[in-house]
Amino acid sequence: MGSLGAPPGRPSRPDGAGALRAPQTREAILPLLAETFREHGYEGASLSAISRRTGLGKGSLYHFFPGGKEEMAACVLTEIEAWFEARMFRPLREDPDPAAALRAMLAETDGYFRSGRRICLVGAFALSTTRDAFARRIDAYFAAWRDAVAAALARGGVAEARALDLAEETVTAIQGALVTASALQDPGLFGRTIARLALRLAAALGEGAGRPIPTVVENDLWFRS
Amino acid sequence: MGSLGAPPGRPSRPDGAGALRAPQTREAILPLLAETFREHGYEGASLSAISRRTGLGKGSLYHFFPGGKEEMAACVLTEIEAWFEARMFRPLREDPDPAAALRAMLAETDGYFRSGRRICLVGAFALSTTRDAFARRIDAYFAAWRDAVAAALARGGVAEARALDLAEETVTAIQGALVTASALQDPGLFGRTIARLALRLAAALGEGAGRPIPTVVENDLWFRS
DNA sequence: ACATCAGTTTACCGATCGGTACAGAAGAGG
DNA sequence: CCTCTTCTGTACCGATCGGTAAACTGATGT
Repeated sequence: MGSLGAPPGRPSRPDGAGALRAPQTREAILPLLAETFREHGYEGASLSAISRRTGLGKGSLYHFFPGGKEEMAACVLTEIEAWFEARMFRPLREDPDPAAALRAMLAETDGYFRSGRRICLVGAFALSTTRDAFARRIDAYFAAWRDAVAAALARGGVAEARALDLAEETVTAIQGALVTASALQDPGLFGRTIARLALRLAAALGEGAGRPIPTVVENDLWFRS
Repeated sequence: MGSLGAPPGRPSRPDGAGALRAPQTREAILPLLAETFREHGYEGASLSAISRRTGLGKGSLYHFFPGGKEEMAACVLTEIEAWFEARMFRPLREDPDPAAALRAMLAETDGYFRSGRRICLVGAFALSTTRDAFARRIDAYFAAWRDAVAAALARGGVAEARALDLAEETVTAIQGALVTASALQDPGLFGRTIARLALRLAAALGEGAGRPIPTVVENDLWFRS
């Protein structure tokens, strides 16, 4: 039973449902941190709020994240970047079927942001003073997203310039939908935006490949299939 | 002059050129407040930051805004609402030339947000916990914007449902552009988004009225004319 | 049994938060 | 001149901020 190679921290107790709250590992804490930052923003997420959410005292928090709040936020960003890279950006760049990758991207987006009930942490950071602290990573996140979409479109036969333009519009629309969905508390808005994008992406791909442009009706849920 | 110890009251009485910073009225302070909230968010805009920006001590601030920070933010929101109502929403609803009103709206938007270098305070509030405190006003702001655009489109001959959909897309795209422009620090992004919207709105109006849909090139700056 | 060390608890730090109290200065009117 | 109102500087409040220090707990390998 190694404290050597094994995962750092506590493998904890494998026995019955014993560990309801006690043993936490850095990785297990991250989602709770992310949710706290999402709800309160970086500056608004006080250590006491984080402590409450994670069930960990300050001492424990600083044990896992010696760098304090900034390291917590940085780790959360790293996790988010990894998630998007693995689940969306890489498929967009590499999936042999670009159209399918774009559909999957929209579906993943809808799921990740809980149809607009959840917020984009990176986007929220971009609008606040927190931006300065994480400028490069915020920039990279959006650029990677846009470029991945553009790459998929290009591989799908869309002209380079048109692909980049449409990719920019796609990422922009998603972010806008997150803002307006939160503002209006409209549960349908995000889905409508995704549907619009699905239609538009399909149309671009259709044009590029000489296929007919599908109608609105039959493509309303194009991105889900 | 000055008394013993420390100059109580107002040390800054340079001379006749008058009070360069002294005479403030509520109305004159509002833009400075707005800018402070824009930069730091509601929670991040500390009284000391506000004091620095406005040149007013706490005493003065609480003299003008007995309700404290919340009243300051509320007044800023009122001013913003009034600005948008007068400059954008009303023309959209009433201008005899809906197409011109839509063009003007896009141009005003580009100007107000400084081509994306400025942030939408209401949108930023919507993404933060501040939302709860101003939920109704945030909701009303976006709903009014969307409905005004829809009204203009409808008066321009666009079918009701299509008008509402396009209006929603328009407001969403603008908000998204503000997020991504801030994130990417891309000075061209906001303008491209506005241009895309101009093209799309013109196309919708053109279809509705049976006019030909203008091409991209000749409409790139359609909204400015 | 013992030392070790990951993890936790608790108390505490200086700084700053939003907000209050109030005395004093400036300006207007008599 | 005096007074009244309007505005402003300052000291201060309790609460909370992010962060630190160190004693403690408890399972582990030897």
